[in-house]
Amino acid sequence: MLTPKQYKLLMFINKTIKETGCCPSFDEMKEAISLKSKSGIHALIEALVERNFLRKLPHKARALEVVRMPKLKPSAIIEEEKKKEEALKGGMVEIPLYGKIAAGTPIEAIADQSEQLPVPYEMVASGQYYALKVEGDSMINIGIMDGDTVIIKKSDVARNGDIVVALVDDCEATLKQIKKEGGEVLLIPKNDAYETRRLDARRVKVQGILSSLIRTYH
Amino acid sequence: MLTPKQYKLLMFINKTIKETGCCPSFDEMKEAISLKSKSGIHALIEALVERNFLRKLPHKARALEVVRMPKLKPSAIIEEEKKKEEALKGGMVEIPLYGKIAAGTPIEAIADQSEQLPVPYEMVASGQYYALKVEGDSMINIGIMDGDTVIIKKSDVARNGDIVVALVDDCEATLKQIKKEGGEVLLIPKNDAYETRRLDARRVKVQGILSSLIRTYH
DNA sequence: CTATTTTGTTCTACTTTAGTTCTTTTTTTA
DNA sequence: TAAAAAAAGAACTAAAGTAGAACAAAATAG
Repeated sequence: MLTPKQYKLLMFINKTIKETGCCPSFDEMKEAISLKSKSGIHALIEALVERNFLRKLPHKARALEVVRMPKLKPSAIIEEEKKKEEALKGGMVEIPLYGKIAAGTPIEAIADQSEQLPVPYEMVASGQYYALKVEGDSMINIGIMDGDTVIIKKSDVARNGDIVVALVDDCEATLKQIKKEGGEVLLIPKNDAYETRRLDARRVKVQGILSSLIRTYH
Repeated sequence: MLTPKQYKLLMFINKTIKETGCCPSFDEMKEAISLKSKSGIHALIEALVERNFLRKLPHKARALEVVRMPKLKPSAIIEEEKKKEEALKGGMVEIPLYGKIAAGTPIEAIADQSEQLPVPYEMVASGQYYALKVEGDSMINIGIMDGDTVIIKKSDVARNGDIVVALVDDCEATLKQIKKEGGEVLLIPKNDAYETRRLDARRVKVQGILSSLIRTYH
């Protein structure tokens, strides 16, 4: 297995030869892999020659040839690439869009049709998330409108006052504010036209907590 | 592999033979790669023969043969990498976050402190966009709450009924529904506690139309 | 076939660029 | 915190590039 530096150098040499037709000089290589001295390049090349990744014409300048490329990346390189990917995404992640909430269907039943919805990373800092389309107006007093997309953090517990996706009797999923009172659970709509439901705690399962909301006009 | 000069010369020889059918002379070569003496050409050709890119019939004039060419992966690599980057972004774009709306300050005045806000590509399909933090409750009836982030499409015109960022007297920017009535403009809040403002059209400039909304809980 | 031109080879001298080999310093790792 | 590995730095050697000239071998014209 190659060291990260060896791997990086080999990739650079290969790329340069393929792209320009010329072999890079030691100075160009040292720039490419962020070294300040050529002697390090010398050592790396000796190692690559010894391991039969490179061949060189002795006593010639710019006379390297790539014999073969490694099939495995050093794990340090993989880590680094992952970080780069993160940076490239600009803090965006994709979460599954499950379907509609406040209809009579449990969420799991529609989970398979999942589209992906890209959202800013800050919205989903940690934990598992999914998205739902809101149907109905039972929460308009706190600005959750029919047609909005809500992003839900998966969780089976909630604190009093949280807005949660609640599954009632394993068949009906709704978005409501939750409050526990003894062995009972209150599901509180945020619209004066609707009434709070008071249910036995065993009938209600929390499926997630409201994390953020996205709305598109027209 | 090759030095830059060797590569240049090899390319020239190959091109000349392909185009004219006969091998260039040393003097032609020295012109082609900007040398003033043939001796350099001689050395370069010796090197190319040694590296098995050229063959020459000894004691013959214009008797070079190209054995092989370094195979370049042209900018195809670069294209590919660009595409990968696009794919990685997963359809996300960044738009500037200008500041707060519904305070007394024109948007331009705070435009320089722009953070970037990543948003799903679908939200900002075409046109120029910026984001604003909503301050105040004048639009809560249509679900725009204090603290929400609204994404605004830049535009200086709006249709009746659009929710717009309106700049009044060049000093006060607000988010309101707009309606035109003759030479006057109505700025309609969506909260019964606020009153519609009726202003001379010349005092109001549209700075953008509400495109989408993002809200984060806790 | 010979004279002339074109072309290629060789040499010297010099400058620049490149590669090697050390020693010293810094960083890692156990 | 001591040993080992990696990196930096300097000094040195070698190769590449540049130029000019002298010369020898092909090609070609007459």
